[in-house]
Amino acid sequence: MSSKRGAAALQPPPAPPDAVPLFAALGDATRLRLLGRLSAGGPLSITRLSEGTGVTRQAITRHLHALGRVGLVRHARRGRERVWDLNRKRLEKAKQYLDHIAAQWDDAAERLRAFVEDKRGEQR
Amino acid sequence: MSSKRGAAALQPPPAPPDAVPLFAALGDATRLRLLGRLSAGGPLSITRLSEGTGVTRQAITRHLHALGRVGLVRHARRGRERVWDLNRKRLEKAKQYLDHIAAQWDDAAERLRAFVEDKRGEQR
DNA sequence: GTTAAATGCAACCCCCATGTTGCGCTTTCT
DNA sequence: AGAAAGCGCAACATGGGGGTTGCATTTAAC
Repeated sequence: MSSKRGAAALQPPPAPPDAVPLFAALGDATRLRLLGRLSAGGPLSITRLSEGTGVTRQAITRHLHALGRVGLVRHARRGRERVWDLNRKRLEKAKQYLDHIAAQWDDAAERLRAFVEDKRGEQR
Repeated sequence: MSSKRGAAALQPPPAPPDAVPLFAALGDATRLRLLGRLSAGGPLSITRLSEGTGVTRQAITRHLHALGRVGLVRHARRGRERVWDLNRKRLEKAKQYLDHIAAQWDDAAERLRAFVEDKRGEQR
């Protein structure tokens, strides 16, 4: 009944809303490099993190805040400098998200076949 | 020698360049939902995919192309409509990327401690 | 006490991603 | 054949991300 087209029944799994800003934060070369440096070399000051990036310190500051907004990095005062570091807790969660989503895709891909096979019989 | 600060020795692992556009493509709510619908309901036409998104068909078309650029989806002609579907091959690769990167972070986090412990002895 | 280093803040560019509208073309449907 | 569905293309608007410069402020160094 109702299944006018059956499309309405395909509820798009509302994927964790946090995933969007997370991916967005990771979708920038400079930010990925910052994460790389941080993961390779512990807490670093802004100036230190800016070296060799080709962009201004201010720009780096912004990127750090962007990463901070999604909880991937945290900051702390150390004397006159502000040091940033990875937030491993969040990083772990992020990793789980990625795994989860990837798994979803896999599962769906599996079910997809049977589902399509079915429909094909009905519609055609 | 040279280790003026030791910072130069911390080579930022040049992370797979493909990761950036991939994350960027995933960093959008509409696109994530599109992937969700596709993974849940096989190949779908543009019009079908546009339903219930709140945006124009053209907008959806663009998003699909964006996803296509990073290889996550593919398209094909079916009569007068153009149907899109997930590219499971690429999806698998993407998943591996995510795992790989997450692993890198983990490893680095591990090594980080020892490294920092070390440095602390030298510098302080 | 001065000087220099490391930041924070704010005002400004500039480009591009996202979204829209209008129109024309092809393929179905009746 | 004629109407309608489904798209593709192109022109246009605009909001926000990414980057910069200039200046004030705090803190380490001499």
